[in-house]
Amino acid sequence: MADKPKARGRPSSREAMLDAAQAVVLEGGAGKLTLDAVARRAGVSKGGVMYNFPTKEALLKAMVERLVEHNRHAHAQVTASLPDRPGRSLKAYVMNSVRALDVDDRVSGALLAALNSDRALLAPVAEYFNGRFARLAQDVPFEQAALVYLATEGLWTQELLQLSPFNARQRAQLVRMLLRMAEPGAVTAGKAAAQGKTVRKKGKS
Amino acid sequence: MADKPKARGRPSSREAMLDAAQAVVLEGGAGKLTLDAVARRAGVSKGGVMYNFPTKEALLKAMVERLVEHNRHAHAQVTASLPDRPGRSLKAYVMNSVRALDVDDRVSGALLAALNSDRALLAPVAEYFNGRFARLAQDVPFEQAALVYLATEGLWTQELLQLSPFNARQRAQLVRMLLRMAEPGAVTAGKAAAQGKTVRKKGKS
DNA sequence: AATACTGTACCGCCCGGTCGGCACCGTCCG
DNA sequence: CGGACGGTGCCGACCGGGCGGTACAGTATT
Repeated sequence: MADKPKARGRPSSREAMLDAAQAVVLEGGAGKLTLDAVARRAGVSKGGVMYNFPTKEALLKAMVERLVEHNRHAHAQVTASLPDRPGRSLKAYVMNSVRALDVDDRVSGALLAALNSDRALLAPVAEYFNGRFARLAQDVPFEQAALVYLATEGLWTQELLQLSPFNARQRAQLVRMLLRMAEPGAVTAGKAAAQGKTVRKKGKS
Repeated sequence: MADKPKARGRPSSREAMLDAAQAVVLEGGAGKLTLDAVARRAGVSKGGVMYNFPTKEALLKAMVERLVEHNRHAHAQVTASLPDRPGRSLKAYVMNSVRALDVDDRVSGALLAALNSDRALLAPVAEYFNGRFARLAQDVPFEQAALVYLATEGLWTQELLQLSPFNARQRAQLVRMLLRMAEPGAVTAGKAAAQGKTVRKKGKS
């Protein structure tokens, strides 16, 4: 059920439709995510969409799965690009979260809306989130990991919903702070202690 | 326009309907927020709802306004109950956010979904958020305020969407941490340093 | 009897989902 | 070598239900 057993030569249609669905969500929010809209956007007919996704829920599910997979992949990628020290995964998480608030993220945010009314669909996402934090906290004290994790999540959410009270400069400053706080030793036994002087000119290590 | 010019003797009807609307959202998510559902829940007819709220958008708007107002009031209340030291407002914010994840909050979360597709409705909320942080950061260094603010917001969001990887014990621990970090002096010049010895720290698994 | 609402039948629209059809393509048989 | 055949991938008209919104008759309170 995850994929059609006979996706012989044509996985591209599905992908195109998922792209279209994302575009629709991006432009009009989750409320505008209509089978007709997706079809129109993908340049196919509604029947075509229904052929690939027997139900709208299937479409939603596929979208969520793809987003989670993308996210997982991106995080792995960023992690791999960092030196293997404690807090590496946590740092990668921060970097990945603020990477650009790109398309995937904005779609995720909008989708969360839809999913919120649909606990069943949300479950796999919750599972992913859960496992994610467990990995982040592997090589870092719990409170440090949690603090950075929560603050990052908060920042991400706020930016996403455009509720953020920060300007670009402040946001950059906060991201630097979070990255410092992901360093090993930045938090000890219930104390969070972000290393580094405040706004260093642009000195960056 | 905030209230009907002829809300002579009956503001209670409106309130009852708003309560009903909240209940509906709570039970079935924002997607189930239907005029008929609200009417049924409030024990009135659909016409009754339409009489008080000429359009569904008006209903949404009223809900949002009431929630914001409640939140504002609750925060003021908690603030007043704290000694007047720096960080008081910030601390109140943390306390208020984790107060109980009560009805208001859960409704807010669900509504955010609906609002996400409706940027116009979201604007006043954004404004409120904005002003809120400004006040929180008044008597506390920026990075400290922002850190506590974001982490709290992250925690709130995660709990709300039931995506939180934390159990009750961990959550309580984190709340204590956040409260300590809202204390004056807990963060200095780019360093966050939550005071206090953690009772346990039981190592990590 | 007027005011201030309530109850309900109804409308039009939109959306998810169905269904019969069709074009294309490889295969098999004469 | 070609034409009938089946099946895969897609089309698009259609349906039923649910929704927001309207119209209007009813009712209680003053």
